[in-house]
Amino acid sequence: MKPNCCKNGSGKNIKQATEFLKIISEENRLKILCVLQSGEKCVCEIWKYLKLPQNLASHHLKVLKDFDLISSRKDGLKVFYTINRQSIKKYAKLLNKFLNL
Amino acid sequence: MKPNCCKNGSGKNIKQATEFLKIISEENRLKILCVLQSGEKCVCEIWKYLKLPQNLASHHLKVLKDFDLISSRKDGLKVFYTINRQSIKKYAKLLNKFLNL
DNA sequence: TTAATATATCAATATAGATTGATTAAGTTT
DNA sequence: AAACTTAATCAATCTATATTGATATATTAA
Repeated sequence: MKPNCCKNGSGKNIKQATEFLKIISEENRLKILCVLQSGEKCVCEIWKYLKLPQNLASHHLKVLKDFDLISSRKDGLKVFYTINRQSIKKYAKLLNKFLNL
Repeated sequence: MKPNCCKNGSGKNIKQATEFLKIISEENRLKILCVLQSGEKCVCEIWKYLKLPQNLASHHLKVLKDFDLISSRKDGLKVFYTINRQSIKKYAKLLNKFLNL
């Protein structure tokens, strides 16, 4: 009677999915991803637009980057971030499996 | 230069999306939704299958129900829960908008 | 070299939420 | 009615993480 979505070795996948969800369930981080949809932005654009203290924006960017949802490139003083679409799609697909979307 | 996903009145939508994500980003809750994919289950089936203490399962079920992701019906001693597909789809759609899935 | 700007890091605090244990409530069986 | 089963609730604790303030690092400009 085990539901097949949770059968066999899907424990690891569930954990992966929830880790992804935890990361994007923070309002500022979801906004950052949202802002990056329209192309790469430097940190100062991001924190000014989101009205966050600089260090807080930097922190959330790090969280997103550590999970490989965004990438960065340095240009002079500035650091530009871009979204990693394929990574996000990967997790969305995983989630799909569990929620039958 | 405002990215259109965050323009005008989308603040409320972002909040709605993150609330949804917070709820399903808890491993036990995602598992519950997963288990309910295969049809309605009573609480005792759920906590035994997920290997949770009864009160903890009950707690997570309440969180899911309060957010209208599941519904319940009482039958004698037992309470049966079912998934609310349209509700979940609604939030998935919302998320879609922000993440460009 | 000094000053200014952009970003990152670190320690401390605050807060939200998961878990546990004990209890209550409701329905069922004997 | 008494005993039992299923589920919900409540208070207490534990844990994770968001936020803040201060500081450090790197790059550019004067």
